[in-house]
Amino acid sequence: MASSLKDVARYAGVSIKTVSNVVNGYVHVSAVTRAKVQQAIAALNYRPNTAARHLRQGRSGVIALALPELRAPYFAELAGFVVEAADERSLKVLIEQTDGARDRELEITEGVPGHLIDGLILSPLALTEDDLEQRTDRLPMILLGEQITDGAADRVVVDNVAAAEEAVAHLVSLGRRRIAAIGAQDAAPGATARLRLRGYRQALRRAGIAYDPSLVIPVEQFHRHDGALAMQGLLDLAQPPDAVFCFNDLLGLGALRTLLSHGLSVPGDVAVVGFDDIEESQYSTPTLTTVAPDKEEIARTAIDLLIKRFSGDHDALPRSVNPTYRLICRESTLGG
Amino acid sequence: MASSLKDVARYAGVSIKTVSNVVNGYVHVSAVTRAKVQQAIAALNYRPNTAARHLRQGRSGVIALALPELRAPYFAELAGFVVEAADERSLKVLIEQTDGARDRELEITEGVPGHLIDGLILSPLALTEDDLEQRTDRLPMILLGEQITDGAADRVVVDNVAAAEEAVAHLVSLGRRRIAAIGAQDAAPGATARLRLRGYRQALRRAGIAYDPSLVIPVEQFHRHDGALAMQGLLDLAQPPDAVFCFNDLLGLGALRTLLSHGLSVPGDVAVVGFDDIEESQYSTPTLTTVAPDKEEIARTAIDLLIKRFSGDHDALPRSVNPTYRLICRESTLGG
DNA sequence: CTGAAAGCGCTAACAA
DNA sequence: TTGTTAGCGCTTTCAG
Repeated sequence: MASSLKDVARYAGVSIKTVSNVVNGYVHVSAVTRAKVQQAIAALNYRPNTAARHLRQGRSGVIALALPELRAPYFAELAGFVVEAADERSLKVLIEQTDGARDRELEITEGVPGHLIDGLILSPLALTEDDLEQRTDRLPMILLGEQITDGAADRVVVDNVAAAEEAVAHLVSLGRRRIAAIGAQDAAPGATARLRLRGYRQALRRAGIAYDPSLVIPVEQFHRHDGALAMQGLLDLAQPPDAVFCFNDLLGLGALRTLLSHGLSVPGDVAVVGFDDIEESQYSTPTLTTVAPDKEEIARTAIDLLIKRFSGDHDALPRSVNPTYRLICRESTLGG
Repeated sequence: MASSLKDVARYAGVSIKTVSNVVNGYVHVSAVTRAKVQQAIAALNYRPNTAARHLRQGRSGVIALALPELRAPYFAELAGFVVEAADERSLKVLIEQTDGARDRELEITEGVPGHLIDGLILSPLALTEDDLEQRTDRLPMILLGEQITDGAADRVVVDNVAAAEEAVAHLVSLGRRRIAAIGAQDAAPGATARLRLRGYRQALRRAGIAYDPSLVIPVEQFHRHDGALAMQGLLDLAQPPDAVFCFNDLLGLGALRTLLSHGLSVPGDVAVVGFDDIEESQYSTPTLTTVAPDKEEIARTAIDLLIKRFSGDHDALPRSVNPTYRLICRESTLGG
């Protein structure tokens, strides 16, 4: 059995309160007493019981991070940063995977973990704005990545329209005119896809290039496989594109694979741009030009917003933060 | 303020115990009472308080998974499976990153989270067998990946020697004779590297190929960068190798990049084998031959062993389980 | 500066 | 089948 405050108190010959004071770094404790208590703590290998503390103060020091899937590199990298940022604030992170399924996401926003956690960082895929407004749970929540409107909760999300536009403008500046887009999704989910598509169209319009719907390829998921498949479809076109903007790096990497296996040159025949800047994109052949959101900033911002929520301004208006991003130009557009 | 058992009891006009019985699915409750209680629960949006339950029963339903870093794809994929397996057993998973630093690992084995978790799954990099024997904490722990000997705790680990030998034997069977190894590590950590090296040497011996130390390249970390660098070194040799066995896929992918950027053909000039079977290896150009441990089995086994530990046989002898693995041959050795 | 005692929400003996 | 009660380990008034 683990030792409790009481045990330490008895061992040190002081009261429970005194031990508690020492443990919690309360200042008004005489040096002698403090030393005595600390020695007792060491002797008994005492460790404060989180459960009791949690029960008493209503704070667990644990937050949840809910994301589609850890095996997607973008989310894995982001999760790594979130855990790191949380650690700096003495918070522990519990991971939930939603698979982007709406019912899983709903369940989680409804506070499943039952008072286990102090707050939630959610990266939703399928949740609608309505779902969020229905929400009864008072658990502080930060949304990563956007729905169309904002309103129901704090959000941290890059400006997808602007970022996508910048990526496509880069292709235009390279002289490309027949620019495809891989990653469209029109189902209720896929807000991200819709915004990146909007950025794509905006860039074309600015460049005076006509919008050609046959160059916009929808996908099931944002995985390599879907990217490879979509690229295949584009190559089968009577007039294949000379550039592709992929809505994430995984799609881009899949597209790359299809292009190379057809003996085409990248960027010679087709230039490719991705989105996310996962580590792999620095090492692919060719390396992948991509929009790089500052993941560390996203993680830190999310944690800080969350902490603010459960330390006081529970009722402040929802905030929305746009983390910085930059276009990183690599071989898949510039050549090597 | 969230509602408690007491609130529900009052609302339903029954005692606390009855509500508790309903909540916990106790059978001997009359249908009428049950209905009444359930309605009250719904009306008050009651959710059992995890902290109180935890305090009372000494079980939190939360386990920790401690691994070097989430951004390494192998660990991300593994973590995904662990979270999934835990979910099936109604356990939540809290993630800790160690960066492979010994003091972080030690800290974690010493039960930092303070009674917060029911058990620990640790993938150590730097911890020594001695460290583990010193361990005072009684928290159930499962080790992922091995140290040299076994003894201090349950382990789930592929047979690295046999797997490495099989990988190298595959290269030999392809007619390669000058086979390099990337990933050696001689510091106290790096048990995995040592075992894979042993398998490599065993395969050479069996094939009657002399061991050439200049073909064994040490690395700092198991990252793409280190693999690329190591491969560079090998190409600078008077007699470069005609095959490379990389101790993980990331090293292999890095090596691939160096080879291709030098205009060499894989596997024409140099064949490459990795270890881990991360998703990326199915999509690289060329795709990567690799040893594929069954990650799902590893995760499930770890969870099950852990559950056994904290449900009864706390004191059974340490078990060691070897999950299955298989060599997946792809373009980097067979060509495509 | 230190002690005594109440109570967070729940479960598990025990009683009825 | 249902109710009563003690107590898990801690923090937090309130006294001293």
